[in-house]
Amino acid sequence: MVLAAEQEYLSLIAPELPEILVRRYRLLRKIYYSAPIGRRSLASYFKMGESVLRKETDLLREQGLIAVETRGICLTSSGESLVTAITPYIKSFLGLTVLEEKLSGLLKVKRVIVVTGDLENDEVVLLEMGRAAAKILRKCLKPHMVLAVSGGTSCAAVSHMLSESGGPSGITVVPARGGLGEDVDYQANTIAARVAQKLKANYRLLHLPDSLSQDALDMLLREKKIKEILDLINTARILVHGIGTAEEMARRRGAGTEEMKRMNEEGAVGEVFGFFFNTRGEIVDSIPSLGLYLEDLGNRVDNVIVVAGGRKKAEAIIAVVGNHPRDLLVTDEAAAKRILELYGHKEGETIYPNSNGIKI
Amino acid sequence: MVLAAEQEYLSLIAPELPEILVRRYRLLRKIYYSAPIGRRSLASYFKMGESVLRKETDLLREQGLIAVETRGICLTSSGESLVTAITPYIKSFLGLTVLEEKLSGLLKVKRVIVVTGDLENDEVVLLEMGRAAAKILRKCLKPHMVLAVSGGTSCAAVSHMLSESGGPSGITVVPARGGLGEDVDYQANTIAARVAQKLKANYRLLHLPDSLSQDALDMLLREKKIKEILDLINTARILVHGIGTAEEMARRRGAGTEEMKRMNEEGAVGEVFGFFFNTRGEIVDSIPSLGLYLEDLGNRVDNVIVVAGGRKKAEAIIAVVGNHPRDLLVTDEAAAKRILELYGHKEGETIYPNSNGIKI
DNA sequence: ATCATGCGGGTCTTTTTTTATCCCATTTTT
DNA sequence: AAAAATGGGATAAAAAAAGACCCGCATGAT
Repeated sequence: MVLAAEQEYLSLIAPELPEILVRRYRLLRKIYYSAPIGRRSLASYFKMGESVLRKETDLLREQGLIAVETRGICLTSSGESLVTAITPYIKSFLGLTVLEEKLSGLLKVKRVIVVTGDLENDEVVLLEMGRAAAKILRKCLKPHMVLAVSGGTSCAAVSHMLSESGGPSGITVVPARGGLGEDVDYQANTIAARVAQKLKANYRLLHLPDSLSQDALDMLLREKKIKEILDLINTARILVHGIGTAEEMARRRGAGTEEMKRMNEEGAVGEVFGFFFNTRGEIVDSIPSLGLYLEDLGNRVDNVIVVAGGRKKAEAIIAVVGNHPRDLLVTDEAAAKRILELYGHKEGETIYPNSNGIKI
Repeated sequence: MVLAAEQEYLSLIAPELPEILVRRYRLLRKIYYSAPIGRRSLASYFKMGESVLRKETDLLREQGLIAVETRGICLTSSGESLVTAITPYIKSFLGLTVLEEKLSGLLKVKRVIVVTGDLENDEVVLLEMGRAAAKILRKCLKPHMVLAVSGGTSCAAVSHMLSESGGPSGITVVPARGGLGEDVDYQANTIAARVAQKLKANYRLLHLPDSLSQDALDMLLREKKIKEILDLINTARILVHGIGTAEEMARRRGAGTEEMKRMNEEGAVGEVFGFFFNTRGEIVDSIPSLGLYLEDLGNRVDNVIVVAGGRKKAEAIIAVVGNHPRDLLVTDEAAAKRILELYGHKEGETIYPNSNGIKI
């Protein structure tokens, strides 16, 4: 890792460096995840002119980092090793390493991983977060553990980025919540199944709809199958979950004005598998179906891995993570900086000023 | 110090970085030595357009590294600390650190210091070499030592860059050669006196002309004063000397065709206080005057510090340094690379390819 | 004290580079 | 076989850079 002093020297004498570095890094990272990809797609992805991008790709090709073929642009082997090798350096250069430490202290999370970029304008950031979380998740796994995974795009990213190399024996993957009326790709069940497949593990599914009347719920809970899986979920030792924002929640529960109003009154800003948190981290509401069973799931398990990024999620992250013992938070640069901002910190000496708002 | 791997990564992903870095560094260094200096002077010094330079200075001013005032451009305090702090980093970045080690092995010198740049197109390099040598020289000094210094621009630079902070007590500075028909600033006597002044030490001068008939010499040697100082020179424990090239020698001794021819036949390529060396390091000729007295001076003293730079001097350096035990060689990038070339080495992985031939 | 020199900084014109589109032949994918 | 997407190339418009000025002012020599 480079010393902090040297970064400052470099940025002083070559202030254009951070921008160049971030631009090229994002480009390589996108190619890494989307290869083979054409110049036009890249240009529109990064919202930059075709010729500007072409100049970049020409340069990277001359450097032997990418290969442009008729099917599209791919990383060469040296480009691939560069992009992985340079990641920690870029993080350190952008001050993300110190940012991680700061957040770890502020949020009282054992470890924070901050990924370069902004999830909201670079989809690849989500995958990168997923990869980071997947890497840590693998380390936490021990034989015969039960692993609970939540729904949402973040957890889906984790499942996608898990390598298909199997895992310890006897692992069982369960969803940490029932089905919501969403895209099947982001449902907890689907994600649990995919994680299990990647880990070559067993899995059980929870076939419960989102909104359910109390009567119907009571009836379903008498079903042995359902009871069984709920009990299994409660024995989970590892929990991976994303975080929903107030905005999402409102949209999902049907944008009923009444509902919105209640939400506002309650001060709910974040949601985790059916529980709604206010900024102080208190549960102010819940989807009734599973409340009884899963309420303190987050407190019972050994390892809680939280994956959430994007500036909008900063408040929700503080609400959920900042007030409960969590082991790992994987987030992105945009959310991390916003969280720091919300905690009233100014972006100071150690955080590189230019790294914010750089456009590729 | 930055790791070699990181330099390679940076150069791969941002190949324009080395050029920027070197350009700005040279600019700052020049200002450091020549402040206050105007834009026009700087532009003509670096042989670049005025507007190009203006953009650079504008940038450096925005970075707070320089202050442009009506009397000229100066370094700010942060610019000053940057330029000293960044020097080892630049060296490492340009591969000069590994170059030093290579040369140390090849030339069998205990330590080699390679200064960024080319003495032949950047006068500041000479000063920088002088500063490096002066720094080491100070460390070598112990009380009551005799220090012998040679003539030439390089030794003059050392004398100028010595700080005026005094030195150990009882030091005596003597010239390692007589007067040559040169500019007084570069004569050994002048330099010895200046070094003594900086060190607040004593000094003795040797008033012997360059070319002297044997008879005249014999007579002078009978002079007690002369004998005394020659004996003193022979008790020197530290020797600082530059190196003359074949070209210089010929010019100085009068470009007589006969002389030139003899030189060529002898294969003399380097000269040190009156002794001429061929590429194998053998003495092939000498200025008669002092031959008897000083022949093996270089072998008798404790520390020999050699200061010589510029591509043209590479051969002479190899001749003089490569075949005799020396403690320290201070040279520049151009000479160092040329020496490596002459030794038949290709510029390989570790030496940064672009660092050669960069123009500011 | 006065003068001449050289400074920074601004301005203007010319030249070069960059940018933004478009088109085409080819390959890949559907 | 058809459709979509690819890299490469060409061209015109736009922007930026470069170069060559001039001006008021401070400094240092006279």
